[in-house]
Parts: sequence; C-alpha cells; structure tokens
Amino acid sequence: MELDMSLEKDINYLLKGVVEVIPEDGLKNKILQAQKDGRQLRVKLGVDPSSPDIHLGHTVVLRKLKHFQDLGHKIVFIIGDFTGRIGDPSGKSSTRKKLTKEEVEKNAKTYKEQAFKILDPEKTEIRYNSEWFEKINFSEVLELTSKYTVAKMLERDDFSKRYKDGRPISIMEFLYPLMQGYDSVVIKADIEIGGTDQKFNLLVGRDIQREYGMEPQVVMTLPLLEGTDGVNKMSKSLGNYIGINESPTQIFGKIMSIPDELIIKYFELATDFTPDEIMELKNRLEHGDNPRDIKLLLGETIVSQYYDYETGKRAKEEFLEVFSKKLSIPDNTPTINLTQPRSVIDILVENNIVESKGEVKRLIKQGAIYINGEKIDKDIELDSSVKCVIKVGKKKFLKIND
RNA sequence: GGGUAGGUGCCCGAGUGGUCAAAGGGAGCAGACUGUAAAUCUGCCGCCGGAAGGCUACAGAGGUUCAAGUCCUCUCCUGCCCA
Repeated sequence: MELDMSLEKDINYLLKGVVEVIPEDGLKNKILQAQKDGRQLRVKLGVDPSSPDIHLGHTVVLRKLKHFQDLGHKIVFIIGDFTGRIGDPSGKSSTRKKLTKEEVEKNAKTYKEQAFKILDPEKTEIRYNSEWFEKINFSEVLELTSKYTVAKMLERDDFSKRYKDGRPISIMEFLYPLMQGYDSVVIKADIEIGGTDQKFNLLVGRDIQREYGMEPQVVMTLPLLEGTDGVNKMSKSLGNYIGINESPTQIFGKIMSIPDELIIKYFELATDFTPDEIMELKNRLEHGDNPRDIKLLLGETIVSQYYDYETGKRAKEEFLEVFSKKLSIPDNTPTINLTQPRSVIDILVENNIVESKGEVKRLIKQGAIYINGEKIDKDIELDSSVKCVIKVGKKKFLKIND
C-alpha cells in the first residue's frame, strides 16, 4: 500500500507539465517493470549539435530529464554528431550547412557544459550517434529502410503539407526519423522525451524498436516554449531565443520583452515554481497587478537559476536603473579605447554595434544616437582622450576610453 | 526519358527592354506613446559617398542591344503531369 502511494507520487511528479504520454499507462508500467527487474529506466533525449547554445526552450525538456534523475533513473543523452555532420537538408539551400567534425565536437562540448547546469553528470550517459552510424553498412541501412513505408512517412504533418504544397522533400529527410529510431534501438531506450513537434519521430522509434524485437519505448512530449516574439517556438534561427549562457543583463532584458500572455507559461515551463505559486501569480495578474512587476520576478528567477540569487537580484536592479529610470548604463557595457581621433560613425561600425555606415547615418538622422545623454544630429569626431558613453537606440551602449 | 511551370532583395511576392536598388506585404531597425510588453502612428530598411554620383544585385555562364530582372543560347536547381 505504501509502495503504491509513493509510486503515485513519483508519477505525478514526472507528469508535471507533460502534454502526452504514449501509451497512456506506459510510464507506470515501465516503472513497475523496472522495479521488478531491479534496474533503472533508460530515458533518452537526442539533441542536434548544429548550434552550441542551449536556450530556455531546450530547458523545458532538460528539466524533465532532471526529474527522472531525481527519482534515480538513467538519462541517455544522445548527441547527434553524425547527422549534424551530414547537415539537415530541409528547407532551402541555405540550411544545407555541413558541419565539420571539429565544429560538431566543439558544439557538443559547450552543449554538454550547459546541459550540466541542469542535469547531474553522474547520472547521465552521453553517447554520440556516430559511434554506430559510422560503422553501419549499406545492407543494414536497407534493412532499416525496409521497416517503414512512404505512406506512413507522409502522415507526418510537415511532410504531408510540403508534399501537398509541391515543396521538395529529400529522401534523406525520410531517413532522419528512422535514424532517430535506430538510436533508440541501440541504446535500448525505455522512454524517450521531446517537444510536441517531435511526436512523430518519437513514435517512429517505437515502431523501429518493435521491428528489432524490442519492447517499444514510452513516448513523452512536452510543450514548446514560444520565443520572445511570442508567436514562434523558441529557436536560434528565428532569433527569438534566450540562451542560458547569455549574460544576466541579456537574459533579463529578453525576459522583459516577452509578451504579457506568455508570463505564466514561462513560469510553468522555465522555472521551478510550484503549481500553487503559479496559480497565485495568475490571480494577481487577473486582479490588476502590473504585469511588468510579475515579469520582473520572472526575470529575476530565471537569471538566478543559471547564475545565483545575488546576480538575479542585481540584474533586476540594473534593469530598473538603466531602462526605467535611465540613470545608468548596463554593467557589461563594452569599452573601447581610442588611440587616435575617430568619428562616431567609424567607431560604431568598426565595433559591430551597427552594420553599415549608411545605417549609422540613418540612426543619427532619426535621433537615435546619444553621447553622454546628448542627442547628436550629425557625425562628430571623438578625441582620443575623451571619455564618454555612446548610446544607440534604447538598448545598445558603448563606452569610450573608460 | 518526355511534357510543363518556375527560380527576384532576410522571407513571401509583383515586375511593361529603358522612368528598376526593383511595387506590395511580412520581418527587422529608429522615433512618438508606454511597462525596453502589446496595439497604434511616423520614418527607415543593398554597399560606399556630405552630395552629385558610383558600385554590387534579380539561380549560373555566355550572347543580342545604345540599353536587360525583362530577349536568345547553354548549364544548374525545384515543383507538377506522363513513362
């Protein structure tokens, strides 16, 4: 009886924030099975090392893995270095970027470091899928491809849409889900988790495992977190992401710029606030509290998670000073030293604050450039001994000779 | 393999041989208003130049023309239909 109760509790913990578990009672059965066999569950997550930055969107899934670790299970973290090196051909020619072995390794390394800000390295098994895909031969590839049909592939939403719209789909893209499924076979996954957009791939894993005479994995999907634009899922390529390796100032600033409607979702998916606490915040919002204040709390909380409490607090204070009261400039404002007199236009372009000289001129015309708080209406030469702060728009700052 | 429709700036998309750096929309940037939110209004939105102007650009390579995104040839890429 007592056992049942704690099992119930564990399961509820693991289901927090989860969108779907397939099959529905799979999680419970897996746990019971593992208990009976006296072993840990192997919980799989595959990541693509095409970009080294982990953002808040990734942390939704990582946090869930952490929950499994907390209950003593094994995380198998697969780095898709093989697939990364081939390059995902989806979309247009621009996405067809192949990564070199070195790049993939570098990305994987920084990725790991960041993941371990959330996960416990002791309880994590890291695998690279080149380990098996480099060795596989063509007849084995054929065997794998024979286990799935074109019609089933076309069931996938984005494939069928692209197919109907007459947009290209490469055969390699068809291979991706199969390869992901093969990963599950190799590492003997009990459970695989991912975002809701991964549902199809995760399910293919079940079919493939079954074909290879294995008990199919349980699939768990988690919500996708929208990025700072409030519309699209957070992703680096869309530029709407908040990276956990970014500076406290940046993280805080980006949090403040998310749409109000996302505040609660962010608390749910990107913090450790309990459902009760979140409910209370929701009430406050509905009863007319300024959403800005709740957002300040969100920013402080998230910065604290990836740095520490003091840093989180400091980020909030700085934000208020710099942007609300406009009293100071951010702590991490870059500084450059002039060795000879230079014009503002040159300085801004050379330091990559602004893209081109034409743009700086435009900004000046639009009244967006300030030096020590004074708006300038034409380009000026700065002496090499002068100490000042250049402000571009509302968000960009550059210190000179300070 | 045959037929056919296409490939335009970050994305979508219009484009008559000259008036095209290329309509329109979206994204983005700036200003106003704000809570560095949203909405709204205004301006900007290839590069260089103070400007005049120059340079680069309409898949790629050639060609016709005083003049080509627009015409011709070849190449590459993609969709659809047929085999």
